[in-house]
Amino acid sequence: MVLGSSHKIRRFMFKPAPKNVQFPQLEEATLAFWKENKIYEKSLQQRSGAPRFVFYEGPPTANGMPHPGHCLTRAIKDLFPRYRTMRGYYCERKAGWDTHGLPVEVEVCKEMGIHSKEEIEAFGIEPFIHKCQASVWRYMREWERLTDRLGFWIHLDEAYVTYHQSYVESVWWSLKNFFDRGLLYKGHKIVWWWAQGGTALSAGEVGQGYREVADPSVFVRFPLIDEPETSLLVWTTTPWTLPSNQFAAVHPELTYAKVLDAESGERFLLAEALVDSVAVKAKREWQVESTCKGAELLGLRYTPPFSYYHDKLGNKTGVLVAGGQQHVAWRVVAADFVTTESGTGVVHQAPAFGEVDFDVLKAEQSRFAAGQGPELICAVAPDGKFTAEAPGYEGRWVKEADKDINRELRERGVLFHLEQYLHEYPFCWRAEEDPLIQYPRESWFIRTTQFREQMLANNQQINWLPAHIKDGRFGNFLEANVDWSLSRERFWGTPLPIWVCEKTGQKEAIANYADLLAKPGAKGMDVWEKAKAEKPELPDDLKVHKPYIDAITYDSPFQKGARMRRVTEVIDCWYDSGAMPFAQWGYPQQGREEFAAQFPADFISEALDQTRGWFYSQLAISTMLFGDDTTPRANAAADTNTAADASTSAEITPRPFPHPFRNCIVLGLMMGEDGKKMSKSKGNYRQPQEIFDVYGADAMRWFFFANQAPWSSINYSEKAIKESIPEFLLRLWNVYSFFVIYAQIDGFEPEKMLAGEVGSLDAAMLARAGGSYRPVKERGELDRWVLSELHRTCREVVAGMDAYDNYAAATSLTKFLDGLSNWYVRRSRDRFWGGDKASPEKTDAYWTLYECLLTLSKLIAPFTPFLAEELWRNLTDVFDKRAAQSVHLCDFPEGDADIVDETLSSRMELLREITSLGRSARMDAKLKVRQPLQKVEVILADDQSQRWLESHDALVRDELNVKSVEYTTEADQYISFQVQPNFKRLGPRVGKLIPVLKKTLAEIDGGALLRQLKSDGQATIALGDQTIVLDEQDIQVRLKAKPGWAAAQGARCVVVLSTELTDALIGEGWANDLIRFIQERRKELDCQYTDRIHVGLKTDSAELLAAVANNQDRIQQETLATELHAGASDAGWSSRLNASDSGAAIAIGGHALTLHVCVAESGKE
RNA sequence: GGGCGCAUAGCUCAGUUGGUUAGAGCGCGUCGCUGAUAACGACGAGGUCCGAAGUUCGACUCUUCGUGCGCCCA
Repeated sequence: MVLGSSHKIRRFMFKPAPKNVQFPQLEEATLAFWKENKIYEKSLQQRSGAPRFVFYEGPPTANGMPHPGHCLTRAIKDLFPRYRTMRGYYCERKAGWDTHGLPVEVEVCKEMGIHSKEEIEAFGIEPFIHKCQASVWRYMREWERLTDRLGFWIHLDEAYVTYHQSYVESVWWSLKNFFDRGLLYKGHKIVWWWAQGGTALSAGEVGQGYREVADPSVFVRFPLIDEPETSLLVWTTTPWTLPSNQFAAVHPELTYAKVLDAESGERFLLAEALVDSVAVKAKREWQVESTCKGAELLGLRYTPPFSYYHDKLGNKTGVLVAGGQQHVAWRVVAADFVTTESGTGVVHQAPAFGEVDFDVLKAEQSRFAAGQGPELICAVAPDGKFTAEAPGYEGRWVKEADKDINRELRERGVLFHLEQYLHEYPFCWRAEEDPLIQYPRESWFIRTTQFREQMLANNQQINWLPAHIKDGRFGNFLEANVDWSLSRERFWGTPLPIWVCEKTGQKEAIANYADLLAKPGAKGMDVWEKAKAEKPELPDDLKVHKPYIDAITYDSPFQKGARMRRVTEVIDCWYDSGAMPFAQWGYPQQGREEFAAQFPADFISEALDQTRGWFYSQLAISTMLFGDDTTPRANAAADTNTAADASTSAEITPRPFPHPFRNCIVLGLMMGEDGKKMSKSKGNYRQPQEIFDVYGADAMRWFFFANQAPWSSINYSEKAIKESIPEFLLRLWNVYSFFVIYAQIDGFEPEKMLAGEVGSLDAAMLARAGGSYRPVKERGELDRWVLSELHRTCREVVAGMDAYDNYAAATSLTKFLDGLSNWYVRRSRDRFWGGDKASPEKTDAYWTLYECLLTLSKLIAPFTPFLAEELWRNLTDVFDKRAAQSVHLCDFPEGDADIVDETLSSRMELLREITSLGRSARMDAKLKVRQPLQKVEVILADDQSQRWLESHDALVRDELNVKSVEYTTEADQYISFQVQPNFKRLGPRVGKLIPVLKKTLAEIDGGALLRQLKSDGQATIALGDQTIVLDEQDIQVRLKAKPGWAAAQGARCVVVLSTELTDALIGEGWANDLIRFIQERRKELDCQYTDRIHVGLKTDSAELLAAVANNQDRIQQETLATELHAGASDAGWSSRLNASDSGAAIAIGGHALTLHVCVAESGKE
């Protein structure tokens, strides 16, 4: 092909694509474009009134720097709303910030260099919460910048904030509702307690402080009341809990033994499995006298090691719910957690000092009529010292008293055995020497257990992705639901809105600040007013926080002259975030319309660690508040202490499940480069901003969306982000760039063939074009093929995205881009390059590629919004203002099923397979593609597509550089047929005979069997003493190339090369080599595409000279050589070629030659 | 200790209701192309599908038991 003068570039219509595209810069420009033109706002306006797609933002806390894990969450949260907006939904995106909680307090404490609650109180709660409020926003700028740069479209300036008064009041309203329905109660909770510091520690803090220590391991006698010479043998590592003993627990299913101690004559009861090991430990001779199940021991009464409580209460009995009476404590009870892994299988229960022990107590309490059961006993004060209830040890620090307790027990003959025991035990992370103890604290609870069934029912209606969350992690969590421990003895949080009568202890809940101020005799507001006067910059929202809210008291409605004071606690900040479905609007005080329109959410997403966090808090609150309109509401059993108030129920209408969210993508956790948890100190990740600067946000987004299902845990990999550029973004950019280059050359001007508004330029709009536009059905096969693939891709992407499967959608996009770039563009190059500008082949190619690129820019818009925008704007710039201003204002392409041609698709796949096999065969035979071959033969497994393939053999000839292509199905010389049973069909039919059948089929003449099947429709095979009748569907045939041929086999065909080379073919190959060398020289000489050259070559090889002579025209044409001199000497022409060029010594086909190239004339036209 | 996941090529990951040649991308190797050109393409090598037992005519896929890793709850 020669560059003709007609291909001059006249002017730019499409903006030329920069060669060294820098995505980060393009993205910055796109961000500016969005901002300047308010594209996000327009995308919403455009859909106003449309059906809603409701999205909830799970509020991040801006109290730490964002890291790549947050990028994933925010990217996913952007993807689906963007997609749905393009699909025609109205999707509001309100940002939110989680601002309360211990992490904030800890951050402030760190800054101030203090630790304990006492230190905070000494510093002053008021200045402390001022600091907390200020600290919340420490990294907000970073978060906002990240959000913006990542392309996460969300309304940051209308964000909900959990400490704002309106938000707090929504939370109060919901809590008042629960309180009035009797769902809020005060109870005990066993916590890990730092006695010296007087505070409970969170699970995370406790986890940090474990270390190995030696504690006493004691075996103690609990003599049975009715059989004093027989004792339960009980084991504990915390002797200091023995004074508070209430029960002994056994597992009802385990076998227990009564043993006789030979030495002392006394008897012990313990788990049979542990008899030997305990006897050895204590160096005793034991004889098992009898055994029984643990269940048979239940109810046996014993004398506890200490009489402090037993003296008073040992004989107390209570009325059982099931009828009858029982002693309230100091008897054997059943517990499933008892094991025989250590100890004796009889477990000492001190409910004050262990969570499971406490559960046992609660279970026991529930067996008795109200007020009749056991009360919690606790001989230890919050400072970790024994109280007056244990007179022998009063004032002693419990851990320190262990030794003396052991001594006393030994002296009294209660101790059976004592040893040291090494185990992991938690210490305070702030004071390393202080061991933690489990200790009961009063806490407010929400009766979530009462809603367990409803929560499970609600959960069943939620579409969890991945699905196993529903009945797995989340479902199990709900099954094991315990009442929500709501209160926190801290400072920076939503205050628990309960006021208590100082005289009667009766309580009531307050729904909002105005109601509080309206209470009779309300006073204390001056504390806030004074603070505000002194510091006018204080946000008004602080007035609903500690300490100001605590100052407000009012007259008790329960007793004249008494005052109502707020309880001291704040609430768990998970409750704040769980309340966001209504609290984000300040509902019900404000935002009733918004709430009505935006509940429940269609889509939320957070990482797996939120299962028990935000996912649960939302579901629990929503289930309790809005229930299910198909099941009766739970009875509001009002507490005797409660002044019930029905007013809060007015705003509540039961809703059908699921709510408050329908679909939830649970993202996998992101690990650092080293597979470990990402942490700043380990430095196993880079700041997101750096990634954006180097690779761009699209690269990161594509890495997230296209590399794995979102729920599989991701090993964050900068390399993988980098690689997503050439794999997808750059590849698309190159196709686009190719299009632009040629569209300029040929003056493809779609804007002149389409009048009026063109909007999203979808397929239907393009079809309205005049001029060179031809309907798809009239275009060539390759065009129809790629459009078929395009429309199929649209349908796949839509199906994937509708199912929240971004990975499948992205995979589909990648596959299409590969076909577009590596087959359509490659096979269409000739059309783009050559020929008549107005020829339909050429204009079809433009219209086709144009549609592909336009559609692709829309398809990728939710995934890589920046690149999509760049493509769209450049492709539609020619329409001036007639096309959509932004790709994000377009309708998402759904694909036209009529354009999808499965037959063509399958045939093209076969064609591509044939060329691939041909290349593979050439490779094996070491025949490079530049060497022309006479012929290939293609043997097809079936002849269905043969005629179609035959009509495309020009393509195969071109791809494989052969003179002719022949198709056949009968080619026994080249191939053999391998016949296998169709396992899926025959498996159920012949069962165990399958292996025999497989062997038989492998051994018979496959060709003959096939012919018989084809002619008779069936064949009979003998298997031992049975015969089976097979039809064509019952077998699967594989072609196998026979050895000795240059052949390659695939699933549907075998390609055989003719390897015979004639002199003419060899000569042609040499000419191809020569052309390549000359082209390389052109490049070295820095030739313009259109420069003409002179070529001289000198060789002693007569064969080579003959080959050059035979192919001279072609060589000259391809290399734009106006002269070509070849000979055994350079006489007559060397001087005319550049004298300074001594020529390049090269070899072709083993023949040495010297090549001279010089520029004859510049190609300027 | 319990629950839930994960384990497939050197790396990152797919793998449809169990069906007999387990895929992709990157990386690597070989080659090609040289008018998308600081690009691009083709071909190839590379796997006891974590281990063991079981169910089945047949297991990467189902069951059980292990091992390792992660998260959550104790």
